[in-house]
Amino acid sequence: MYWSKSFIYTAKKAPAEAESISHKLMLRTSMIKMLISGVYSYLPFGLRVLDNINKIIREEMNASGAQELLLPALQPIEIWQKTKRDEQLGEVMIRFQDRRGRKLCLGPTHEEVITELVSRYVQSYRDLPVILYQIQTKFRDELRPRFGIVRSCEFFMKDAYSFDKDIEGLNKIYDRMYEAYENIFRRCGLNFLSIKADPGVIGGDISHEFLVPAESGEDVVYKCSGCGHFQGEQEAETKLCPHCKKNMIKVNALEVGHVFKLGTKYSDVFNLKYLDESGKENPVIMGCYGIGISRLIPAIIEQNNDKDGIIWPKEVAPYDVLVLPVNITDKDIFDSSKKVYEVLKKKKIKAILDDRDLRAGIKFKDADLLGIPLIVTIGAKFLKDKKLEIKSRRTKEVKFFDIDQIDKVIRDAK
RNA sequence: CGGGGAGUGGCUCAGUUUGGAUUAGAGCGCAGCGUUCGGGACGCUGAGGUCAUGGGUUCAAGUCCCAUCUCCCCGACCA
Repeated sequence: MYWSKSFIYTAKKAPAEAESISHKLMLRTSMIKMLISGVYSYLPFGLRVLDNINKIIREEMNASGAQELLLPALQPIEIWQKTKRDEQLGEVMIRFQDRRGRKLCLGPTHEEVITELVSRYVQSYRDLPVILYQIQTKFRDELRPRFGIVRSCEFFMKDAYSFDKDIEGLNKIYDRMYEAYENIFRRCGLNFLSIKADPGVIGGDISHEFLVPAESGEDVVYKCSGCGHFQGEQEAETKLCPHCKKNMIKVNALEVGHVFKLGTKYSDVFNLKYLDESGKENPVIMGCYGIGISRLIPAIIEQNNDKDGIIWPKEVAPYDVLVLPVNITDKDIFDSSKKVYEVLKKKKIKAILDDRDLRAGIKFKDADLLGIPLIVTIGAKFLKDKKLEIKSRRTKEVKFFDIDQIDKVIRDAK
């Protein structure tokens, strides 16, 4: 991508509406734009990050044996009345009638729809276990949307649902999902913790929350003032770190994932049963597993930034490399930059070329703001000794390489 | 929904207290020209505004009054 042709706009200042660091940086880099309170457009730069996160999620979910499907966002109220969650969710659910007078809502979550769906197919123990997931838009009429896409009324979620014969089966899947979640959050470059949580309106016996310590978080966790170890509220009774015995201090955290052991709450309502080997009828045991994908983006930014801007973790970075010609009016410099860009492109490395006719200082500032992990500066030095000058956004280290070493540099980059 | 704050070019804001001659301004950004060009240069020129909306008071309203809408923060709520 040539920057001059892209829909990337940078701003020195964030609009006054933004309070949190992540929100400010997302606005300053044209990742998102508010339409109304709690409703945002994802612009190309932001969408690239979202796509990368989705890719990680799909890889880990598929590896864990889950299959992707896509459920409707438009749902009839009746299925919600069956589980009584119609009342529980109340005003959170966005409801309306269509021209035939059908009572509909925009799905705030999908336990009802998936259970109803699966009940149409699963009949035998031979069909189990099965894990299905989707990446979809959820709609919730939040009382107070805040911090950009941290809490919004329309957001992306990955929700998975597991179906198995018995509790042992559920426990196995639950552990597997838990593991998949750890992989996902680790690959997203997050420092996270998980704690036992209240299942709330979703239901079930046991649930775990995945929390990302971040300034704009709405939950509270404890952090060791010595070694930095994190703990949930429930575990931090002693107020002393289990490792180094220093004091634990309160810090904010963002909930980015939640896994639930549902049991038969939904299968009972939708008559989701199977016949076992002996021909006996049993209820299907369910679990559900959510990741707040939209929220993951601000969570990542909250943990990966400095005074100059974002520092994308490698796997979620919208581009791997930013090629920065110091002066495009110098034909040699610009031509070399284009050549470098073409080589990167051939190697399938995601690169953006800052071909804007601007002073170098502005380009360096913008490069830091965007947070692309590697910045290749092309100037007089390159013309002289033909070595790529590669700066790590995170470590600020500058090193020189031959262009055919670029694959390795990117692989080794942090 | 309770409490607080704010709406003036794309962005940040001044002007509102005490209504009038400021012809609605500045900086940034944007467009053009020129000098610059390895960490947010500079000069000149230019475009861009129903002062959130609707009523009202007045000879006169960005400024005063009433209503409404929108946004932000705190609280309550929250998978």
